[in-house]
Amino acid sequence: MQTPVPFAEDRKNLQIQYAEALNPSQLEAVNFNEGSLLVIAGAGSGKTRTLTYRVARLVEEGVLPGSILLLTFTRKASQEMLKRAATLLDNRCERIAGGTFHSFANAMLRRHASQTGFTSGFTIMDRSDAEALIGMLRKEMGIVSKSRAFPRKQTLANIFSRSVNKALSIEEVISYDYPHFTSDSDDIILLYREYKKRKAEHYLMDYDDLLTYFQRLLKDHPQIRAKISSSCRYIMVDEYQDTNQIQADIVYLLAESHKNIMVVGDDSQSIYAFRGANFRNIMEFPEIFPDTKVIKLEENYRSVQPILALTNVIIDRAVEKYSKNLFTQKSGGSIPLLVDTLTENSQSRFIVDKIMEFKQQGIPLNEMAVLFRAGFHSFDLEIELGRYGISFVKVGGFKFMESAHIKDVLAHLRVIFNPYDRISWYRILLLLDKVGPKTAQNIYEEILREQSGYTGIFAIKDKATRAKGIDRLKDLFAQIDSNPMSVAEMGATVLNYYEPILVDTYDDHPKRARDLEHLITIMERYHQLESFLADMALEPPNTSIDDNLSLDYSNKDHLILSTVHSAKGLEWHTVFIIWTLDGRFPSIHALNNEEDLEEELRLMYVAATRAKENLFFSYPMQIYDRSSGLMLSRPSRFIDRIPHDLLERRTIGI
DNA sequence: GCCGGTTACCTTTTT
DNA sequence: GGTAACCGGC
Repeated sequence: MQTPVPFAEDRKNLQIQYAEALNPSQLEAVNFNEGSLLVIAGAGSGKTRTLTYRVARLVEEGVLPGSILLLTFTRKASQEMLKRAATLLDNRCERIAGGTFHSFANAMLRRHASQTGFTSGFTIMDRSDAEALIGMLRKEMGIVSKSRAFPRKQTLANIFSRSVNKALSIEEVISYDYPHFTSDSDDIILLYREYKKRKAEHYLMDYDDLLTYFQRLLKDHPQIRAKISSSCRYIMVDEYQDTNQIQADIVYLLAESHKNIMVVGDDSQSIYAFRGANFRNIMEFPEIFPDTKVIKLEENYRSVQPILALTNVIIDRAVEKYSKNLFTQKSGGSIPLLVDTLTENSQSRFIVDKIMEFKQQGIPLNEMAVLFRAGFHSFDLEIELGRYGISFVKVGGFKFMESAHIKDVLAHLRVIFNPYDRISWYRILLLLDKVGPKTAQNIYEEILREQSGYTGIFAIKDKATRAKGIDRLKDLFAQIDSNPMSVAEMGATVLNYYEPILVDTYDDHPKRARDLEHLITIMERYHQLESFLADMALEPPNTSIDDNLSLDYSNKDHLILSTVHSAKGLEWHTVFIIWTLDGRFPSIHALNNEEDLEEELRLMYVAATRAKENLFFSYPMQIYDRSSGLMLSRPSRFIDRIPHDLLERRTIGI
């Protein structure tokens, strides 16, 4: 029997004035009590506000914070919402369970470890770890020599992940998306089996495993499912249009018993199909949960009228969409501008000029953003910004965590937690002089034979290798083994060991050394190695390597450079979208595929709807694309041939 | 047999 | 700037 929730009978006693802060649709969603609810929230329609107020209201009316689960796309998003809810009400709101599907799955899998077969804990592999393992196995299996055109490890990782996230067999993925590898199918399947086997043997999970093992845990263990389900009496899922089949299934398994489930999303902003997201999940939600109430949020509070008029035209070109009628009461604002520039560098200079101009008008740098389709599109601009001393933070693209020196240091910590982590051992050992794959393998096997965790390395005899560095490595682990240390102290010890290697390997070691110092300060926040390692894989700092990694960069006045994907959910006074050139945005890879093109269009829509007051598009007019041999010279088809009263055009001829 | 340096080629988006 | 194949030296 479930305890009835004490919803307030007399709403006058509530602390927060909901009706004054919300419009009627928002209020209806916020006041929704039990059952299933679908909120279709157009861009800028106050989606976050609605979720935040609903959280606060549930808590205010007596729902236990611990029984609310808020699943979001990034952990930052959920923290932000819970912080705002706490400001509205009180700090009870901070005790709400929140995070991404992956982090929630991670927490549950560790809590119920004995049922998962990963009794002694597991290490989470990020994408490049997964690729490293695949590459290792491919070499071991001797597949390389058979066929010259065998897919590279990156491609293999893509094929495997696609198969999991789209619930297709490897053969199906190959025939749909990689037909040119059909002749290698058998080897690829063999490799995939081996990959799965090795992950289990070495206590490793990739991102997809977190979801699939969690799904299996819920399916195969009804008691655990009931337990988890009853502790999440109120489930809210944000960005539901970007969930894939497994995630939708997890939601179903969690909510099926009580059906208190609210999902929020916008089919027009679905931009993760490449990793299996299916915006049909959101449309089919009312069929999965009958009696679902549907609420549409259609008033846009973000953009001025001319911007909204243009973005409505952009999304109107989508073939498959569900009608929404976005309107705004924000008047004024100027018509968005499309600028053709001659070269990439003149585009960069146009952006720099405009930014300086706006800055002089008093718009702070962090109210402006430059958005692009792919991480490398901003390289030239970054140089130009540096030249004019404009400070910026880049989000998306290459990550801090993916840089070699960071991964090197983490590998040393990972084997302490999980001595079966073969990828990390190899990484550590290959850093030593005179150690290659073969020697690394021998040493790794000897360590495991000892059955004594990472201290197995003490048993390595000198004759096993000509490497002198092995003694220093033993010494490092001896230090860690003999002294109880905090996470940060361990990090500092590893760093001390690693420094000579760093200096020897990289000519830009001073910069990398600063990154590592920053890593230590991050470690100071953790009491357990396990949670530090899990967070580094699940929620790595999202800024790129080159940036100043000061923790509070969001408080400082920096221009934001971001991929469109990483800009989701955010907004700025002034937005520049660069490289709106057909072949760049939409990407040249999408031009031959109807569905891919649709996603690119939605991506352009997401980018343009980030702007509050000013919106600019720009592209260089003549670019030779080496990979295709094509000359790109047309503006993006998504913003071409739009009447001048909606989109002005200008040419800059420098 | 194994390691490490050299060269040609590609490079979307992310948990 | 990263990957994979190739080659020379120990």
